[in-house]
Amino acid sequence: MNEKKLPHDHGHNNEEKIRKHLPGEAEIAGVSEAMKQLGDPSRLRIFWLLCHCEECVLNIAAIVNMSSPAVSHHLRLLKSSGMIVSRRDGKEMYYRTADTELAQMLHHMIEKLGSITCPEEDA
Amino acid sequence: MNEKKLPHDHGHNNEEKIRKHLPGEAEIAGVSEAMKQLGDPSRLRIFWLLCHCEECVLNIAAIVNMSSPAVSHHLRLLKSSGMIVSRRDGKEMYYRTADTELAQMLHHMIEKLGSITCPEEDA
DNA sequence: TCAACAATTAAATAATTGTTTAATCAAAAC
DNA sequence: GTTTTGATTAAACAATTATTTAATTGTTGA
Repeated sequence: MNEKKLPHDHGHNNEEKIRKHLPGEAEIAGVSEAMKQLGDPSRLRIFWLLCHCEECVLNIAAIVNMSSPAVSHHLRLLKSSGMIVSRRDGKEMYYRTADTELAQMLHHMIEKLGSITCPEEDA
Repeated sequence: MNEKKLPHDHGHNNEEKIRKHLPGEAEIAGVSEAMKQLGDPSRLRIFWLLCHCEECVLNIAAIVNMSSPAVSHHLRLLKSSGMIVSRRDGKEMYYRTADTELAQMLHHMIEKLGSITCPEEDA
């Protein structure tokens, strides 16, 4: 990250290890972007829901108990992060998770995290 | 989430599926909390770093190119989320990732997400 | 074409949160 | 004990972001 030496030199030279393992800006940005999306409870609930079924906006709003503009806002963010996709059928827009490695991985991760942070739930 | 019927009834009855799979408040809160921590690029970079070495605050600050108060702030958040632990040695406070299932899982997840969102990096 | 419904967008507000600067706390060296 | 160094805390500020309300777009059916 920085070419200069570190302020402190504690025996074990971590510097090489650090340089090797530290990810670049793009990698940091990509990962934190994905995380940020699911860091919002409303968005996480919506994404989790869409992992298990395809639904229209009004139904999603009813299920998560939010206004449709608010839901629409979150859907837009999730979509531009490539986590969900949409399809129009008549007046309704149906949303579901994207069929990508990213979305699948996030889903799997969420389920696992859920059972770790909340072991009492059936999981 | 809501006991009432959904506004729209599209053939496939998702309602049962939904009720079964939808996580409770506690589960949502736990997962989104963990995600939110790593949704901030600075915090992600620090956590990632601490997955590979134990370091003191000044060195962390130098590596990620931030002020020590800012780093300290993020360390406090990561610590109270149970992702990292600290140890004092003389004047220095050393931080490293916690030896828990949560921390290990997040580390693994980050590495994998990194290679998905940023395939060109060696990974 | 007009009315009704679903969804999105815009503007405004409220709330959260990351960073800075200055001050304080803790431990070691002199 | 005083000074120096590392780390944390507090207050202030800046910036981002989620939600609400109102207006608008798109699609269907009368």
